[in-house]
Amino acid sequence: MGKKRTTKERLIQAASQIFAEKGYRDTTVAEICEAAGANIAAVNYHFGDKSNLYRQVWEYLFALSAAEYPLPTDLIETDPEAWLRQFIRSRIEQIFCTGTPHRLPQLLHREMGEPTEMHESLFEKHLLPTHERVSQAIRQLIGPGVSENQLKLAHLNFMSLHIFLNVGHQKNKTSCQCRHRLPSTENPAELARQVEAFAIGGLLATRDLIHNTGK
Amino acid sequence: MGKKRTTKERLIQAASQIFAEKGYRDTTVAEICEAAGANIAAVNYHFGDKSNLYRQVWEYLFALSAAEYPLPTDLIETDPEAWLRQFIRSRIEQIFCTGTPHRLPQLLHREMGEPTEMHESLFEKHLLPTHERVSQAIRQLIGPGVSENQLKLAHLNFMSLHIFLNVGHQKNKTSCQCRHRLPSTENPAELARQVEAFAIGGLLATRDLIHNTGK
DNA sequence: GCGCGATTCAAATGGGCATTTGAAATGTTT
DNA sequence: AAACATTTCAAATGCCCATTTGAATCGCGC
Repeated sequence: MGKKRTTKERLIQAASQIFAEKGYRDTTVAEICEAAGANIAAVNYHFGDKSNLYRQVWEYLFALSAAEYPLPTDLIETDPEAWLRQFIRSRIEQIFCTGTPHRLPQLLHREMGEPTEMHESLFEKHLLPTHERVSQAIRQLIGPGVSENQLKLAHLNFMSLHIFLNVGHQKNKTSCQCRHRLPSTENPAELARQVEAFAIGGLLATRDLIHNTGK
Repeated sequence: MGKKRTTKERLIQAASQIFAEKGYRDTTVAEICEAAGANIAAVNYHFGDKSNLYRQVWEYLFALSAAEYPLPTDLIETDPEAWLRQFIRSRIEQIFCTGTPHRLPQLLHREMGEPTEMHESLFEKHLLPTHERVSQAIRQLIGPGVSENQLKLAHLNFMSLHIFLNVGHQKNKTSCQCRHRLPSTENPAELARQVEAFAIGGLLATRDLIHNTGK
């Protein structure tokens, strides 16, 4: 029999949904408590304050998502292109999935827009390892002879594709009729293929530019 | 001799700086008034309310920027690649310029993160025309035979590159040590060349994918 | 220099929201 | 079942900020 969820658990789960949907600042403590069926004082009792609850939500969503969408297994060394392709596919899959894990990209989307005070520490703790490995794969693909700055820029360009896809997708969901919306999301796999092509094509063109210029 | 600026002008100018630096929600009316050397009630007297001042700031920055960074002249039809390259270069130049016009990308960056209520109408009024022309150029380059959805996605991918570059650049300036920062901005022109290469390379790879798949 | 509309000013007003408080309810130990 | 700790509760409290107000001041035609 399912042990019924404690107030603390209900708070985290309600909060993860609402924070992801509306961002840190737009969600009120009252709202979370109501969604969790708890009293207004519950957040402060169980978590001290709102920002601490937010941190716990990150923990919760990251654990969830690391389990469902682990990084590609290591063919970084042997075939960086394949690794990067798989990385993108996995990200896009998560963005468009319907279960709880899709809340993580949602939350990241919010956090990107209006970084909270905890931003840096959260980033360092949860995102840095992935960041390093993507960097490594890109260097494998377009190096050697690429400078640190060129690598950083290529990395930024590469990441911007799926991050922005996420932005567009979130905009779709909030029904806001604004720029950078996505087309109706027919088939995520097909969409992923196109983004993959753009990303790899871009990286290879970058490599060519660097090598020809260098000569 | 310079006629001295009216309170209204001082408000708009102070506001354009502060809104661009901190975003709509994080800037207080009091702050703007102080920077403009005006009384706390000045904003409401001259503009009715904060949101209206914000709208005027958009007008102001768009007019400024349209004068300094007009869209490339029309070789869209004849050479879309060259047009797109020039478009990117011009954007990047504006992002890294030091005069007042760089506040526009800054403001757009903020607006993207936390859209205000006016977002859609502002977008429609100021950004839509450019949007249409970029779309047209991309279609020239990778069409024909590209579906509406494929075009939208390619457009999104294309735009994401310099928009995200802007994000990274803004992060640099706010001294926040977080992800997606740019390397120290040595030479914007060189940087622009690399982004150009990535963008065009990505679009061409997209074209190839679509054509081969279609066959 | 008088009168009057336009502007500026300092001091309220009021709403939204996180957090506190102290009392009530519930659970646990012996 | 008495004593104690944990958890819930409704009602404050206090802060921040946009906006209002009504009185003072300015600018200018006459």
